[in-house]
Amino acid sequence: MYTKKIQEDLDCGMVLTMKVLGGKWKCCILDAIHKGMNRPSAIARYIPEASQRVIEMQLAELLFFGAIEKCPETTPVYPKRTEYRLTSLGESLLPLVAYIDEWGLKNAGVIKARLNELEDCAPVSL
Amino acid sequence: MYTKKIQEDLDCGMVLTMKVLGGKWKCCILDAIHKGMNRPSAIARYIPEASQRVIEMQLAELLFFGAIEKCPETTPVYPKRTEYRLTSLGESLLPLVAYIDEWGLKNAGVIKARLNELEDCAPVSL
DNA sequence: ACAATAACCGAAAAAAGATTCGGTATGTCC
DNA sequence: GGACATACCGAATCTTTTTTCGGTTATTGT
Repeated sequence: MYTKKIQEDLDCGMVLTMKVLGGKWKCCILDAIHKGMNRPSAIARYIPEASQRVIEMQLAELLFFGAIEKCPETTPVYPKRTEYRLTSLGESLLPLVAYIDEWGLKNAGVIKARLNELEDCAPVSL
Repeated sequence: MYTKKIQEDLDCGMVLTMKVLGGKWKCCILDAIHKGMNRPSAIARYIPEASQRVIEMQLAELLFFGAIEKCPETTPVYPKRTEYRLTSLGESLLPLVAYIDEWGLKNAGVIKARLNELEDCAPVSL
């Protein structure tokens, strides 16, 4: 197993939430499952920027924390395999995920403007 | 400047939000400032687990994205120096930060239980 | 002048996280 | 059987983030 070298404060709610939701694609994966992409291959197609491996790993973590569960598939189509579904814990994360998405979209203008500054101007310490 | 090697989807709200809020201590820093810890040294004392350097760097990033601003200090006490304050953009993040904290605290039991499993049992791939 | 505190910054190193690649196993369709 | 899709996993490698450490500059109290 992999044990962290640096200890964290497990009494801080933010640290705990990030244990479950932290990771490059976890929000997107939860969003994908919520939108009906229940199988790993479907999720991978839905998020093509993410490597397949990281999707597998983050699914495993979400499963581990109980945000999703593995189900015998309901739609027995070709090639029938794994299906993931949100648990109640996972569903309780949806408003948070939605909020994170909304905030980003609402403020996309400002954020992108700043990011563009980084692109064209001289080296800045950031 | 540091330029990312791996490109990201800047049309995804979650990616954008995480540009501003991503980072080990950004939520805590916003929370600290909101609670009245306006100066770097005060924030550092408030979050002793974080290294001073990372607080400086993440303050610089929050400043860069316009979530906080540097102000001439209002309370001219010893040793008078920098003061940070939330901008309206920063304040608009507070509900999100609060929600992240709340979710973690509400589900602390389950999350910690899972984390403990990792501690005492045999190697698990996570 | 001197010790102490504050605010920063650069750079190396460590740690954490993600990607790439190659592999196994299973099942379906032709 | 052969081609193809799915679901995984291990390990090396690479990227990104954080830590550590050693500095600079400035201000205050003694």
